[in-house]
This record gives sequence, C-alpha cells and structure tokens, in this order.
Amino acid sequence: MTANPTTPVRFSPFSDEDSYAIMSNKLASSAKLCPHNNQISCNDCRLGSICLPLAMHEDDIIKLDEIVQRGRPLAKNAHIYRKNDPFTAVYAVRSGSVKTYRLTNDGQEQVTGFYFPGEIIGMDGIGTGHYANAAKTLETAAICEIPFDRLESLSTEIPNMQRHFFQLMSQEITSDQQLITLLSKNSAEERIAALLISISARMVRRKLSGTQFRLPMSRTDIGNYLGLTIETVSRVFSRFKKQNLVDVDGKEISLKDLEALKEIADM
Amino acid sequence: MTANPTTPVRFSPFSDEDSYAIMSNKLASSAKLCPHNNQISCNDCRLGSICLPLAMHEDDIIKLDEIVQRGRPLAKNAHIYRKNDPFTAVYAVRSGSVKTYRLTNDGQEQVTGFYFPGEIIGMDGIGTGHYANAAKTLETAAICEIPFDRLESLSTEIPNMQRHFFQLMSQEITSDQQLITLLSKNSAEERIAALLISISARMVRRKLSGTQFRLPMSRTDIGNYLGLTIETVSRVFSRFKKQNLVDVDGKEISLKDLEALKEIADM
DNA sequence: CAGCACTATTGATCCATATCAACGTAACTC
DNA sequence: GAGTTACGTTGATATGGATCAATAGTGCTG
Repeated sequence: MTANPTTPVRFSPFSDEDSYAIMSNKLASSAKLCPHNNQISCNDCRLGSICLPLAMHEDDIIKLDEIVQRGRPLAKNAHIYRKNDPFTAVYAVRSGSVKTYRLTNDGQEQVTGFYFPGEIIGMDGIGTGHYANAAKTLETAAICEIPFDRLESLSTEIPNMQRHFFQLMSQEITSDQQLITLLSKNSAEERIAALLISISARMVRRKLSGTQFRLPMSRTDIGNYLGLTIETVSRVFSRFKKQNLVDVDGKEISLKDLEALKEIADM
Repeated sequence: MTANPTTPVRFSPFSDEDSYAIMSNKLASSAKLCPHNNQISCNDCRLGSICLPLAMHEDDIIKLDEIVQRGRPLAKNAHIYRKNDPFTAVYAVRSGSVKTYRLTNDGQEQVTGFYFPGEIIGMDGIGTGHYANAAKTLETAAICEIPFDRLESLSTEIPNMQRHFFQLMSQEITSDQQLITLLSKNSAEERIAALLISISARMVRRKLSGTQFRLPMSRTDIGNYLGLTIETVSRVFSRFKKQNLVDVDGKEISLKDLEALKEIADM
C-alpha cells in the first residue's frame, strides 16, 4: 500500500497507459550485490522475510538468486502481464504497488487484489498455462520476475521451496475466500473498514506506519474491489471522517481510531 | 452435484449432525482391486480423468495408490474436517457431494464451495497448517484421503505430481475469483444462472446429464454461497420456472433452456 | 401415519446502496 | 499557468434484494 516513502511516486517518465513496461536491470540502491550477477541478493533484500518466510539455507538462497530476474522498474499503469498471456513466471513486488483484475465477458474490470512490496502475484496462471488475471502497477514500481519452469525444478531439489510455494498459493486461496465472505455478508462500511485494516496490517509488516499512509489506488479501484460504487466509497470515507475514525485528504489517509475500525470490520 | 445415480442417497444410517464421520474402508463396488491394499486403484477409478488429469506413468500411479486412503463412506452432514483442525491431508470426493464453508468472526457460516466427485478439497490448509474452512457432506458420500506429507515427498519424486497440485490450487484460486466477480457485479438472477450452468458443466464432465439433475444442497446453502437470502433464491427459481427456463421440483431440477441460462449468466 | 421440525414458497414492506446529476478539485498538456 | 480531462464529493431519487410475516410442503421420528 501507499507510496513507498523512499521513492517519489509522482514521477511517471514513460507514456505508460496500456503498454507493457519498459524494464531495466539497474537499481539505484547501494545494497550488497550478489557475486554471480551483480544484483541485490534475495538474502539482502529487506523484504526477504515477507517474500520468503521460510528459513532457507544460504546455498538454497543462492540457487534462488540465480533464477530471479530483479528490479524491473515500471511506470505507473504499466502491465506486468495481461489476461491470457502465456504463463511463464510469478512476480514479487519489490517497491510500489500493483492491482490484479479479471475481465468479465462483457469487458468490465473486476479488481481481485492489491499487492504491496514482498507480495507475490501471478499464481493464478499455473492451472491453465495462461494468466487468468491481468496485473498493472498502481504507481511506479519495481518487480522481481521468477521464471516458473526454473522455480518448478528448483522446487523438486529444495523441498522447502516447494512447500513455500504451496503455502503462498494456499494463502492466496484463503485471502480470496475472505473477500468472498466480505462481499457476501458485509455492508459498505464494514467492507471499507476491513480494507483499511488489511492495508494497515501490511504496512506494519513492512515496518512502516500502520496509521498514516497513502492509498495508491483510486476510489474507483477500491469500489470495484469491494463491489461498491465510487459514490458509496466516497460517502463512507466522509462518514468515517465525520465520526473521527479517519482523516482523509485525497489518497493520504490517517487511521485515527484503529480499534473502532477493527470493531466495524469485525476482525 | 446431485445424487450419484448409482448410489442411493436417501440412506442415512448414522446419527450424523455435527459429528465426525464414521469411516470404513469397505466399498460395495466390484471394480478391480489394487494388489497391494485390496482397494480400487486410482488407475481404475472412473473419476481418474477428473481427479488426475495428468498423463501419469503406471508406476507413478502405483506410488500414489500407496498413499491414498480410499473410500471413507460418510453419512449426510458429516464433517470431513473442521476449521482449525490441523492440516494433514487433502481429500478427493469419490461419490456424493460436499460443501466447504468458513465461519465469520460472529459465528455465521459462509459457504465457499460445492464439490462433486473427482474434485479435491482441503488445499486451503497448506498455508497455515490448519484448515481455514470446514468441509461437510451434503449427502452420503465417499471420500479419498491423501495425506499431505506423503504427497509432498511424492511430489519431489514425481515432477508431474508437483505440477498437478500446483494446477489444482491455481484452479481453486481462479474459481474463487470467479465467485468474487459474481458477487461483486451480478444480480440475483445472474448468480443463480451461473451456478446452474457451472453445476451442469460439472455433471457433463462426469458423463451425466447436464440438463436433469438433483441439487444436493439446500436453498439456504445456495443463498449463502451466492450472497442472497433464501427468499430471493426461491423467487428466482419461481421466475425461471415461469419463463420456462427450468423445471424445479424441490431439489430436482431440469434445465429447459440452457442457452438462455448461459445468456443470463453471461458465460 | 400422526406429529413435529425443518425447508421452501409467496406476499407486503423497507432500506442500503445504486443511479442520476451537479459541482468541485487535482493533475497533466501544451 | 490556462485549458482540459480525469477523479472525487455531495445531494436527490430509484430500486433490487433484505426483512418480516404467513402459509405450505417435505421428510424424519416414534
């Protein structure tokens, strides 16, 4: 969620809308580089603990490093993959944020998720060999590409790696099911409170403020994700503001009463 | 979906509500038995092509046979696993049908899926080591248990097996996302048409009639799954009946205009 | 097979959110 | 920095499905 505080977000150098992202392997960071490819090692990436929650052996991480394509810096609104693109890789968000969405048969968009640094996207493509969703950056973002065929063979070598991917996919299933429940049972206020709480928790996991952040997605995207119209989203934000639960100024948001929001979200 | 036509469904021998299922390894079937354990081999199971869509080598199937616990015949409303039970296995539905459901924090049920013969349940437990859902039979059912630790080690031996499980999980993700879209964007009529079409397609896959079947779940379960009240479900069925799209008599249903239903479901 | 409990249907009313509309505000373009 | 376009807010009204209520089936139990 939110603008990565270390990177300016307003910067949007490419004509980006509806185009695939321009990539570059150069990173501005000064972190230690992996000897074999002069890139930041997964070992040194400060997101490692989110992206790779497993205790992995040093030499297993080196093997992983060998297959990860790092640091594609993408402009805002750049596609990482599109629906029906052949499935070749899963992707880790390194900085910035991403939305995934499905297209309905009549061409409407359904946002299926928002993804922040350390989170993995693209696993929906494994089943059919083609991505079922599209993924698009919500702001300037850097993405690590993990080619799936090599990941698969690595998984047979390193049982921990296989287990880790089973876990990631299973987490995706349970988070989708949480959204199903939210859409099926909860009011507009409950849905929005739940989204705010979820984003807040993910900020905390990244050692950022859980109460002050920038929402990288538009009201339209929020409404779309939560099955609400943009007007309803706007009204709920206004109501929360009036009740002193939050402070909203455009995309900047401050959660002023986390407990009350958790109460509303029923979490 | 529906009563498996080869098995009487009305039979409900156990006091079953809210209890774990009584199991037995005896099967009434006369199919060929696997030499090592006197059970029907996965190879001979007529559901094989659904449950195991991969071309597997003969000896790989034998390895799989060795770990699968077959044929637990369960009474109606028996739990296969409950939310928070330690995750030990995934399960294949062999006959009958199953619903999975989550419990919301305030104790309400949210049905997350209906499962028919050849379909796999329980994969949501991998991530945390505990099932995130509960699974309960909708009618008398037989279930194959596949212990996950042994499946995992088998997957490192047999790359096809690993891939197959990645695929199964990814299919679960995309079907959950389809439900998200349905709940977020579609009207009551569209949701119900979509469910009927989905069940119909799964009947056809099992070489049964796609237009005449028995809905094994209650109206309450349908409504819960689709985010609707039981009254709305009932009214939509009545409307469809009046428009001659379906014939409904309790749980028996006949789809009289599949094309029109597909049109409504937008599929 | 009578009785009871659960499940489904149908009708009347209500309400949360969609829809329609107008206006305000931010941000990108030249 | 004026003009344009997209994005966001707020108000008025409409509506699909929820809720409340009454009745009718269906099937398990003794």
